[in-house]
Amino acid sequence: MATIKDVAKAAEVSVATVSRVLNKTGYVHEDTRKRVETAIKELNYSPNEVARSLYKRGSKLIGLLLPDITNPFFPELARGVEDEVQKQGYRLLFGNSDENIDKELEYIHTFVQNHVAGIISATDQAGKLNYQHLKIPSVFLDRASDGEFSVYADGKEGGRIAAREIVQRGSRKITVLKGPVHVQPAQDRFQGALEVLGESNVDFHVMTTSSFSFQEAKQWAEELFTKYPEADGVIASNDITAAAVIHEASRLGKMIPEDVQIIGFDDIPLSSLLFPSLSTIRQPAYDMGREAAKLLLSQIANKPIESQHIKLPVTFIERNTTRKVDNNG
Amino acid sequence: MATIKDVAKAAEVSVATVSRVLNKTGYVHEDTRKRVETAIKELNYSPNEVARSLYKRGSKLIGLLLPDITNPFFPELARGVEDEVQKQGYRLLFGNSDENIDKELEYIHTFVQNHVAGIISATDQAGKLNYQHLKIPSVFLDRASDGEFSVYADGKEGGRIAAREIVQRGSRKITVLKGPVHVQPAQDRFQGALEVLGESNVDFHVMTTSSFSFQEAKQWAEELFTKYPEADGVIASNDITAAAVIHEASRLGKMIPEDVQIIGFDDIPLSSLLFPSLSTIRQPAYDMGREAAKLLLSQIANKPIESQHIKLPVTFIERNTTRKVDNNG
DNA sequence: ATTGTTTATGTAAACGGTTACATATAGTTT
DNA sequence: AAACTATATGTAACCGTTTACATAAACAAT
Repeated sequence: MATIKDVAKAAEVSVATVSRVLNKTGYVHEDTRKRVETAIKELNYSPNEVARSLYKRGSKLIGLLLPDITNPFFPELARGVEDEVQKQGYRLLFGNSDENIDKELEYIHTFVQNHVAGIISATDQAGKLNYQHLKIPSVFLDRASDGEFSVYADGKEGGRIAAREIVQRGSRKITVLKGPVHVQPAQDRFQGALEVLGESNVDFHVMTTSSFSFQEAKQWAEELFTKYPEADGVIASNDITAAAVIHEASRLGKMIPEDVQIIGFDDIPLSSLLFPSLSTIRQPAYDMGREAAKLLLSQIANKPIESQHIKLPVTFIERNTTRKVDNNG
Repeated sequence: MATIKDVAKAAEVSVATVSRVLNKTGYVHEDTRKRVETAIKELNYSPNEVARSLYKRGSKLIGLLLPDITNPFFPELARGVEDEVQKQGYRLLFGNSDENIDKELEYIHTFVQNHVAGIISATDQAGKLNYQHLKIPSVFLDRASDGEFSVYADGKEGGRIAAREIVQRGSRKITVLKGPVHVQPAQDRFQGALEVLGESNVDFHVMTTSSFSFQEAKQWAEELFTKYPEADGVIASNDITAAAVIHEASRLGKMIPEDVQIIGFDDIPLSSLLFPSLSTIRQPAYDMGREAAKLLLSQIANKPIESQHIKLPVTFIERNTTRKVDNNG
């Protein structure tokens, strides 16, 4: 690999001059610039980011910490982040925390040691480890966080919408899946649904599901229909769980949506390929990722920031696990 | 952030001594070591990776390049890579190439500029841009690559298995979905299936699907059943496509597996939650990721390497989109 | 007592960039 | 002609580590 010294020698100038043409700073004569540029091309030189980061005390890297990329909600988020960050010349240092505080700390540490320019984190430990004293710009994704920058979807409203829609479409014995207690967005949805259901004239049950894993989703679906065989509506905590519920209901020979209506949450890409295709509350995952990246990059560039918090709207995607409602209704 | 100098001052030694205790190299008196260690703790010091990388000309970073993390096959791969790499003290610099050569080059460039210790790439451009002249240890994932290190699943055999199973279970008019031509593993599967189908006494058609996108999957599924309404067996190019086929078949009122059998490829986590749950050829994605990481890390550590190529076996996961075959059959 | 080895520590040069500062020439003003 | 300014370039310090080399004390061997 050629270094700036090699270029300087080839162009018969000092390294300072080369650095000047590289960064377009200070004065440099047109002729010299050309000589330098030629040398750069000839040597196929490109500056060493590590050296640059060392002097500048800051790199072109962004740390991205997700709970688990294997959960289908996160790839879209990650992609949103990547696309925006990449567009602005930054790259991603990526890790999964598994919602485990030690792993999270380990990654934060890595981020610091590698001089990342900023951090985007979608973890629940947020409060506990105080990103603020890190003095590194950060934004929290998929989690509202009071004193800090954050981008999230309106989970509570999502829960309300889900409840309203399912009630309006005729379910009277509804089971709502609560989702893991430590996952804030899941709790928001749950609260929203509860709020509406409480005000409605319907029976409902709550079932807690302690994780978002594929394995367990199946078991919960089974449990659901043994415990509440007469349920005619299910508000799932996310689309994976909803998929499991569709699966189990179909296995039991229930007609969807005639016998049971099901509403999911997230709108992961596969939702529309399920059969029946899943009606769900959509979180704009990709956009959330992008917005988070934009917000972070604005901070880094010291651009003016309109708001520390970006709450993205959530929408009801009507597909075929809910009944149609006539337009006059 | 405290630097090594601060520690040296606090412990009343030179930076060299601090560095010695940090790296456990050379001689250092027991008492001095203790003083240094105390100073490190007091100042909450931890070495700057950037400076270290600069001197060492190599970081603790691994570049990971995937086509698109949004395709459900890749998160598992990525996770396998991450877990292994992380275990051995390395971190991930991550990017999506979209199978686009410019993006790929851009990322390779980033990797080089950031002194990554190694690269894991799951792209098809491999040959074209010659990772070898990079002089950075690399392994190719999900792609066989002749002169280079690679980890992949036995796609051809997978195709054979799929064909054998579907024929054995009674399908006589089979449609095989070909998958994008530029995706090598998809072609391997296709070839394998073709090989067996050619030798069998069955009718079959080939339909090309030019991408793995969710959107288009649906359209192809529709096209499939309008073009070949009498098909009683479908070998899909991957599980997403298979999901779309299940969806469409169900929509048309076909019984699965009685009227049509469907076999997918990959065994993405959601496959078992589809209804009917999907019979598929499983690629051990997570293990592939881990193996790739192990292979790379062995190279980096100059450990002896048994083989440049690791071909992982593929297995038939029998679920409910294929008929049962009696054990005496 | 002299020499050689082992242990312990420090000094300074690297790694590859950026930039403050010094210097020099050319072109403008007065 | 003197003084000032704009342009052009170089020198060297710095970012925070690691390590080759130098130095010195302690101890052992002759």
